[in-house]
Amino acid sequence: MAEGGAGPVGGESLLFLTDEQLRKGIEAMFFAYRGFTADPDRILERHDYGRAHHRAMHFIHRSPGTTVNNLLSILGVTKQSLNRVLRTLIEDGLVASQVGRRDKRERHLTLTEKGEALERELSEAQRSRMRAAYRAAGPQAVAGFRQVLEAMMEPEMRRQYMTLRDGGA
Amino acid sequence: MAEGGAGPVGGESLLFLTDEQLRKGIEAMFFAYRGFTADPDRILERHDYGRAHHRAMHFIHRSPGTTVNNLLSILGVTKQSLNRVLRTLIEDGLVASQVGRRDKRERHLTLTEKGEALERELSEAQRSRMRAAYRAAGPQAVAGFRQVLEAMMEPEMRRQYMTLRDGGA
DNA sequence: GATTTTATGTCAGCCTTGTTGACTATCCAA
DNA sequence: TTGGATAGTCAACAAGGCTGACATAAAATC
Repeated sequence: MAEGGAGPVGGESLLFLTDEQLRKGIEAMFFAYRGFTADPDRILERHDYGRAHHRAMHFIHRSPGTTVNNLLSILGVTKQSLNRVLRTLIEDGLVASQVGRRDKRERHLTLTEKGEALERELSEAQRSRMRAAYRAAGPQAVAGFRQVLEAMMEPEMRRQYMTLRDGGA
Repeated sequence: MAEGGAGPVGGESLLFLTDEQLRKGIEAMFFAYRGFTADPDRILERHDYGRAHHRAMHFIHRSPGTTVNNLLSILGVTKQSLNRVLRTLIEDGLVASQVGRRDKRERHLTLTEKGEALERELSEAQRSRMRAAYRAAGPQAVAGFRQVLEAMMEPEMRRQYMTLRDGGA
């Protein structure tokens, strides 16, 4: 803790760990997250949905047939909260809920064609911004970006993320 | 758009721009942001405050004497929303509001000693996680992390961020 | 077969934090 | 001095978190 404004140490600078640098990282997260959600927010507003609907659709799209409980643990909200969102999505015909065959207590959630269409619109907007940022920063920066984000997650969430991450590719 | 699962192009791989990679980046942002806010959230709960209070305190700490309007443009909320938060912070003696000398319409905001104490507690928790993530990822990754985040911001917010960023150091 | 646990859904009610609209106080410029 | 712009406040409403209580069906256990 005593490397005031010191220079390189042991061949590698520790300057990136100063409180000042950390504070900049914190603010970067804050402002970037705003940008990250800005485009979907605009689209959602037109459809009278909120971020909660987006998150639900994202993960249903990602893991079709997932159960309510699965979704709960990924989203980290209460079932009452999720249920409200899910109910409107089902009523509006964006999400289909099917009673499980093996375990009839479970409901398996999938996006309908209409749901897929909106999900595509939302995620394309988000990917588009991410693509621009990635392109501007370059592959090396992207690798670093992902490394830091992964290290910042709660262990439980990192598990979730890794499962999704590696399941996909 | 036609580099299916292709290899390096023009000496530099474009694999990091596939939809799959972008989707991973999106989810990394989602999960990481949760981690990012987890520690302050726990502390805030004990004090009966929310994230809005944290954000206000952060930027008041950062720019002591700032006006309500300044804060508004940084936080990107309506003044009514901010006002409510500010009112409780002032009532609770965490923030001091001083009528401007030159322009008496303005209120200049500063943290009281009590406010500084809470801000320190909150930001230390957040820095601590950030520090761990930075340390785990290393300086190169941190540079990339910041580059991508900066590229992801809305231009207006990037301006704000840059001003703060460069004003501080 | 009876009991307990699990998965889901629903109602009621609360809180935080967004929103818009109306209002006051002050400054500045015609 | 008056009228428009600017800074801030107050009131009321909505979205989406939360807890708690309760219902139902199905699975698992005794």
